Parts: sequence; C-alpha cells; structure tokens
Amino acid sequence: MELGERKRKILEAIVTDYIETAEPVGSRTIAKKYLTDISPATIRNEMADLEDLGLLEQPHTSAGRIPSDRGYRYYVDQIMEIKYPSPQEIEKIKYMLQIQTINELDKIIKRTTKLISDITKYTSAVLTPSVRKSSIRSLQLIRVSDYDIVAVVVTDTGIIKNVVIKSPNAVDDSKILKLNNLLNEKLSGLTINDIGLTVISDIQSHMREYSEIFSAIISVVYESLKEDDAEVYLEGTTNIFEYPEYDDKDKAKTFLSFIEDKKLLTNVFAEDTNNFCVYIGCENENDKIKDCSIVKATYNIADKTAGTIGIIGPKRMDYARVIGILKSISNVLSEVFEKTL
Amino acid sequence: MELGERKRKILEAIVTDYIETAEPVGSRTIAKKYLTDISPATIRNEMADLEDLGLLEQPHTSAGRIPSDRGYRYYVDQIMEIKYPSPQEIEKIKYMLQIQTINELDKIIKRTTKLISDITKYTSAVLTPSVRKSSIRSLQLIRVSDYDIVAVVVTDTGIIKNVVIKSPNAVDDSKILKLNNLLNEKLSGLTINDIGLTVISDIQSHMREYSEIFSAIISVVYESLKEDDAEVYLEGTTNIFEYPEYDDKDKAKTFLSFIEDKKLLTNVFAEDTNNFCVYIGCENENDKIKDCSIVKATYNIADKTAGTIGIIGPKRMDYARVIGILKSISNVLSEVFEKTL
DNA sequence: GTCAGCACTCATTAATCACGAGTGCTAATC
DNA sequence: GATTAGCACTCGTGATTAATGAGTGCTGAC
Repeated sequence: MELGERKRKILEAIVTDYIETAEPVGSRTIAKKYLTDISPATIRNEMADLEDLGLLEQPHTSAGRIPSDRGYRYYVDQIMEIKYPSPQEIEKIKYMLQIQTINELDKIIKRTTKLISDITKYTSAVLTPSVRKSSIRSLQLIRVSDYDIVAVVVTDTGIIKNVVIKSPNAVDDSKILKLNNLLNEKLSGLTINDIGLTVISDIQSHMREYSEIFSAIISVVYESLKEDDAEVYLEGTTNIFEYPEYDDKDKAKTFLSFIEDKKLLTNVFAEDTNNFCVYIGCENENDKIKDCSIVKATYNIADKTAGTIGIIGPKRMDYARVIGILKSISNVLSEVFEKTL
Repeated sequence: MELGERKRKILEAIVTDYIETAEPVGSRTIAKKYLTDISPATIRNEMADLEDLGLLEQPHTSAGRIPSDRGYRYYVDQIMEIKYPSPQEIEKIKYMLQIQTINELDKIIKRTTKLISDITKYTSAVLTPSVRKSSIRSLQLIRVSDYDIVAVVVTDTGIIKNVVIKSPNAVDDSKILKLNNLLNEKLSGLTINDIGLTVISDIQSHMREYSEIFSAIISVVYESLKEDDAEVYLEGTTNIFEYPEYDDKDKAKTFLSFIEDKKLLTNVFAEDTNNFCVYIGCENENDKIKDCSIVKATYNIADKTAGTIGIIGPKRMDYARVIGILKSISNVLSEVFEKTL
C-alpha cells in the first residue's frame, strides 16, 4: 500500500503519540505537536482516509483515532526506524551478561531474561536450547548404586541433561566403563535425530553380553532426549500493571493466565522460519493474546540457532526501541556463548 | 483467652460465613443461618464483645462484622476441626503423584505443585530440597574435552547437580579416573557442612601430582554445593483473580510482585522450626503479604525434612480444608519419595 | 486543495437522591 | 440479670441527571 508523504507523517504522529500517552489522538493534537503547518481540518480529512484504509480506528465518535493492528504493522514495516541502543548501552549489556562466576547456560539465560524485562519494561521470555536440536558432545553413565545409574549428556549447545535409570540387573564399574566408552564413541557428534535404529543396533551388536542392561538404558536415555525439553524463563510479569490497557481485571487475568501456561508460551516463543519476528495483535494465533504484541529474536550457540529471546506486551508498544534492544541483546548473547561455552 | 460457648459459636459462624461469601456478616444472617434459637439483638451484643476482644472488625458502621487476624487465629487454634481429604481422595492424590514414566525429583515436585493449586484453588509453592542439607551419594567428574570438566553430584535426597569446570591444565581420562575414585571414597556420605579444611587437605595430600587441577576443581565444586540452591516452584498464580479481595488492581499487583520475587518467596516458604505452620495476615513479616495467609508443611526424603509445600492466598481462606489437604499431601509425597528415589 | 466555522456526538465527572443493610441503644419482657 | 422487640441513625451502593469538553463530519468560502 502506497501512502502519500503527508498521510505517512500523520500515521506516524498518531502511533508515536498513542504509544506515549495511551489516549486516542485528535486532529488538534497532531496539528499542535507534530505537523504545525497543516490545519486540524485537513488532518481530519486525511485521518478519515486512513480510517477507510483500515489503518486507524475510532473507539467512539467523539474520540480521537488510535492505530489499528494494520496501522501498527504499516508503521513497523514502512515508517519506523529501529532505535538501537547506544554503544555505551551495548557495552553495559555485555558487561551484565558476562560478570558471573559460574558460566552455566541456565544462569546466563536467567540473567538475560531479567535484563530484557528491566530494560524494556515489558514481560520478557527466553527459550533455552533444546537437546533435540543439539548434537551430543559427551554421554556418560554414572553408577550411583548397584541398580541406580545416572546418564549425563552434554551437548554442543551447553546443555547438561541428567537421566535417572533403574537397571534391571546389578551393574558394576567395569560394565559401566565399557558401556561408556562404546556409547561415547558411537554417539558423540550425532544429533538426536541422527540416532536411529541403525545406530542403536550397531551399538547393540557390540554389547551382546549386557544386552538386558543396555536396552534398559538406551530406551530411557533415548526417550528422555527425544522429548521437547526447551524451557522458558519469564521475567517482569507484573510490568503489565504499568500499562492502562490492563487496568481491566479480566484483561490482566487473561494475559497472566496465558503467561502461566508454559506450554502455550513455549509454542509462541518457539523458533520461527525467520530469526526475527514481530506479531501484532490479531496476527497472534492464540485468542488470549489477540490484543498483545510479541517481538522475538533467535540467538546462536555453536553457530546455529539455539533458542529465542522475546517480549510480550500491549500492542501499544515502543516497537522501534524494543526491536533495537532485542536485536542487540540477541547478538551479545550469541557472542557471550561463543566465548564461554 | 477463654470464650463462652455462645461466643465461640458466633465467631465460628462469622468466620465460616465470611469465608464462603466474602461479605461482612450481620446479626440477622447469623440468627437465620446458624443460630436459629437466639435473636439478632443478642447476637449483636455478643458481637460487640467479640469486637472489644479484638476478634472481629467492622469495615464501617453500617456493615456486618468480619474476622480480624486474631479472630482467624483463634478460629484456627481453638475452634476449627481439620477437614482431611477422604480416603478416596487420598488414593487419587497418590495416583496423581506416582504415575510418571520418569521419576525425577523435579518432575515429582512440579506435579505436586500443580496438584496443590488445582485442589485448593489457591496459589501453591513447593521448595525443592537443598544440596546443603543433603549428603553426597556420589560425586563424579566427567571429561568433556581437554579443558572442560563437568562434576555431577548425586545426593541422598535425589538431587542431581551439575557443575561446569574449566581446568587450567589439560586433563586426560586416567587423571579423571583417579580423581573420581579418590573424591568418591572421601566424600560419599558427607554433607556439605562436613566438608571442611580437614577433608580437603586430606584429599589434597593424596593428590600432590595434580594439585593445580585438583584445587581448581574442588573450589568450584565446593562453592557450587555451598550456595543455597533450594528452588521454588509456583502454580496457580492466577487463581487469586477468583477472590474479590484482589479485585483492586494494586492489591493484585502487590501480591503478584511478591510472588514473582523468588528470593522472597523462598525465604517465606523455607523450613521452619515446626514441620507445619500457618501464618495469618500481619503475622507475616513481609509487608507485601500482610493481608495474605500462608499455610505450609514439610516433606521428608530419606527420613529427614527435605523441603516444604505450601499455599498462599487471602486471609479469608478455608483453613480447615487447606490444612487437611497439605498435611495429607505432605505425607503422600514423603511416601512417594521413599518408594521411588 | 485548504481551512474556518458550526452543529452534533458521546464518554466522563460530579451531584443528588432513594434504598437498604446493619448497627447501637432503650425499654419492655421473661 | 439475660433476652429481645422497636426505632433512630449511619453509611455504602446504585440509579438518575446534568454539565462539560474533546473531538468529529460537513458546509461553504478562499
């Protein structure tokens, strides 16, 4: 859709003002604050056109205009310029994500989540990498007692996963050692999807003597690795109370109950075909968040997309700023992982 | 404080009715629903006495009475009879906590948390055991690459904890094996508090050859085990919207922001001198929850108190029922752990 | 094409009033 | 002396009304 220069300016003014004030924007306001050389009457005519085009809405006759979902979309795609954090701010972000004594994946991610919600003042969600998409760096069995084994899997994405196994027969250290060597040799470097019947029966052929223990172990480990285990971290859930759109109790409840359902949340923030996405209002599939917007970006570990970071908030969102922040943090995060994992 | 039989009856009626309706209770209501053989006027006199005693409050002159914090306390301590779940319900709880393919500590606890909030309709919180109070069942080092080691600690309480270690020198499998044997021999059965300088230097004396690697490892592992790592699981946070006391936006916000702060939450739900506790309103130390009540109970693993389960909700809480449920679930949980860990 | 002027719409706020639930007090009754 | 009927009084709630003002669409002049 091609819009004249003046219409673009007016749409921009309305989005900007509405994002700031949360009040419908009238023609007089625009004429006074944004476009001082046009009269309110002219602006009214243009606004009527923009409403016909589906880019603006009027809550009621005697109110100003607010952007429609399509209006926000047009603003994001065609008008807005991304506001990236300043170099100083980026340094600060780097600093925040690096100073930690223990560089575990979880801690870095937890910290990132908090950082995002602190900076943006929206609710942030970060998805951890999933074992399914990682490849195995090391798989080690630990004998805890005669019948208790713990399998520890370390992936190239830094995940450490423990699987508890009850063995049908007693195991001793030498058996464990043999199994360990074999499993590591055969499985390192593979992704979960690579592990198929061929690989398993190959290992099995080398392990005839312990076949019973082996099949107990391999099935539990395989099941456990196969399940979708991407976790989602949340921060700043109470930030929504700062926005008048959630003054209504039901609105707040709907939002929070969506947020509380980790399954839904994981789906929404899961990886996309693009490594950067904005969903505005009704563009969201889930009804509960049809009046929210979501911005998300992926981050990399070991040079492949591993998880996503994102925020969820009211449609009246400072897109230019939020998008700049998320893109920057996603880069910093990928860098941090490169260094520390 | 000794109360006459009639005053007890009236207090009970007021608490019961107020818990059910969330409306201040008037003398007429009591006379009609609870104590049909006394006139409203008499009840009014008694209510005035109960108010003088600090057990009742009046929101405003022309309203009925509501229980004060002390009124609830008197009810809980002296009047109420705990309502335990029926045997059938307990069977159902057992069933819910047992049917899981993988019996990991986390999963059982997560499920318990959900179960509590589902049954009680309040917000539930469950604290995991802490490594600090457990003893070490097995400590195993895994060599991931030349300089990357992961230490896996399994405790008697079923915790599996991973610690990532960057070694200053390259390590090979034989070194790891020696270290493993030694560490296991020296540390199994000890609690974190047992590990002091004596133990460490004892191990060190057996490990002169690898002293550099060893001290890198032991300090990181020790630090990591020492930190307070009890996690808190939450469920049913949006349940509060069902209760009119949180209709007010600020009330809801205060509650939810308290809930969001995992540090505060952990402190509040942390173990107590008693293995069962009720905190009503201003009995809570934290100002943010001065109009909430908390009920919590401990559960056992390996015959010692390991963590706590609890709920948080409005003071107007069905104490008799909630207490019965929590006590039962705490027992079932301890049983489940005995069987599966 | 632009814009001043004007009639019209409609959400918001304050003010007023009637209603009713509930109390405390007094005086009569058991 | 305890109980209770009767009554005046309090005060939150909800409905009604009216004034206000922000904003629009339309007309007609420049």
